[in-house]
Amino acid sequence: MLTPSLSTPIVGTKAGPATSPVVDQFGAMAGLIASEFSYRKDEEIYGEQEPAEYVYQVISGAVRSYKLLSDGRRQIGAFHLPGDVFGLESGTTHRLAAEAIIDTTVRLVKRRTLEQAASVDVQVARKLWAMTAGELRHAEDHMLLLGRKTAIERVATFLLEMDRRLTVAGMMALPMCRRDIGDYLGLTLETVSRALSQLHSQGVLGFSGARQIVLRNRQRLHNMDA
Amino acid sequence: MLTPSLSTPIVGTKAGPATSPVVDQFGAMAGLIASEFSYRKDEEIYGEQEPAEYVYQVISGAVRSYKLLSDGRRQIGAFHLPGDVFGLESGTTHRLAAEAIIDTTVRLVKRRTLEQAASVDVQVARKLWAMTAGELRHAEDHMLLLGRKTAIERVATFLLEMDRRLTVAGMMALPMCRRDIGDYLGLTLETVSRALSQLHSQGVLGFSGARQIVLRNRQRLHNMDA
DNA sequence: CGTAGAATTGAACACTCTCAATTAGCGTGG
DNA sequence: CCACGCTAATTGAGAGTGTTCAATTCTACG
Repeated sequence: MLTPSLSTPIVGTKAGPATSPVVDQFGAMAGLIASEFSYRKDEEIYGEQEPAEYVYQVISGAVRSYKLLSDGRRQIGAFHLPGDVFGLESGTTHRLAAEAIIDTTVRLVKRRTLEQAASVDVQVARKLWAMTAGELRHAEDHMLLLGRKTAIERVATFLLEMDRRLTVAGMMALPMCRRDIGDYLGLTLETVSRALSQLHSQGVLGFSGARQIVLRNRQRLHNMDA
Repeated sequence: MLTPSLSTPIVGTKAGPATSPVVDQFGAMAGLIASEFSYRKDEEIYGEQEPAEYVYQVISGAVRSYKLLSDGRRQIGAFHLPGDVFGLESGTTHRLAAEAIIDTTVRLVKRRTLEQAASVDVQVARKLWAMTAGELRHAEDHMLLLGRKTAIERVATFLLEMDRRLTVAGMMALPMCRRDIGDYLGLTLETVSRALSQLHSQGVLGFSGARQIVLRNRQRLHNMDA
């Protein structure tokens, strides 16, 4: 197991193994409901408005969830990294599309299966609510960023978020390109690049290749993120 | 009762009266749990990060939910109009502040009461999840607007949203000022005003006072909203 | 009616975008 | 292992959309 979070079931209400009815249930049904699937770089996992048949958990790789305007403008709403659950819907359709950013393996569970578990176990229902609420919190924070932060503030916020989510041994290995970052932050790829260069020249961060970043001054970033 | 939606309980799983256990439960507990409260224009209902003790439903008036940056920049995440539920949290604290836009009366229920109802009735739990999912859908749509739409597209989208939510007899009576609209759309109040003037001069809408708007060409607005 | 806040409008500016050219990085194949 | 080639990233210059600051007009209400 590559990361600790991968041992987490898609819906688990307790950390320990086999102590919760929920975990038992998944354990018992594991052969039936949980399977793995892999997608290649840039492959679509599901489209916007597609029926939400499955709920996904990233095992390895990275995923972008996004919406498009008719002329191709794109807004990425979230990046999903190992351990993250995505594609969870309360209704029957996906409201954002999802694509693999790099080669990605996911665990997947039928939505109906979770719904049924939630209908008999209020703890499962509570967990599904909490997961959607967590997505809502992220979206609310991101609305503030998109509506009111400057370019440098957006990039600072992005770096701190990625630092928290994927820094290992002091190094952050970004799976996504500058265009993805721009479409996440409501900027162009050039503006993202310029902001990163500026932070580099200020000594706030260091590069080892364009996507390998070391944060050298998190406090300065926190101050910039407004 | 001024609007039909006001007869809706804060959490109801069925439309009919006294047929659902949930409705019965609220009926039986009504005297204890549901009360009304009024706020004057610009009065705070709760602050960001405050404990989420109550869930609210607008009876009359209008409410803005927002986040602030340290220097005062504001992003309004949603407007709450009669019938709308707001302040519902899966966790224990409010993530946005809420203020009355105009004199407003709300119905309120203790969050703990809803939590307990949800812990024994999976239908209530399902409804709470669906309400949070509805907020998430709105936030996802709004991220696309904030990150990728032009000023005129944002205003067009806003007008169509408000048209859907509060047009009565062909007339839309906006409760909020231009600054509120700007802080909702990620624009300045001047840019909102200019966009409205432009739409007015194009004959897309008519004014009777700055906040009384009649849409004269919804199709053109739909085309503009990208 | 008179007044104060709200809204409109104008002009200049600034931040970000667009378009373009160059450089860097990385996977592939020799 | 190195060279090649392609994509990604950087950097520059100029343009544009939206902001800022300011003045005027409107309009709700007392």
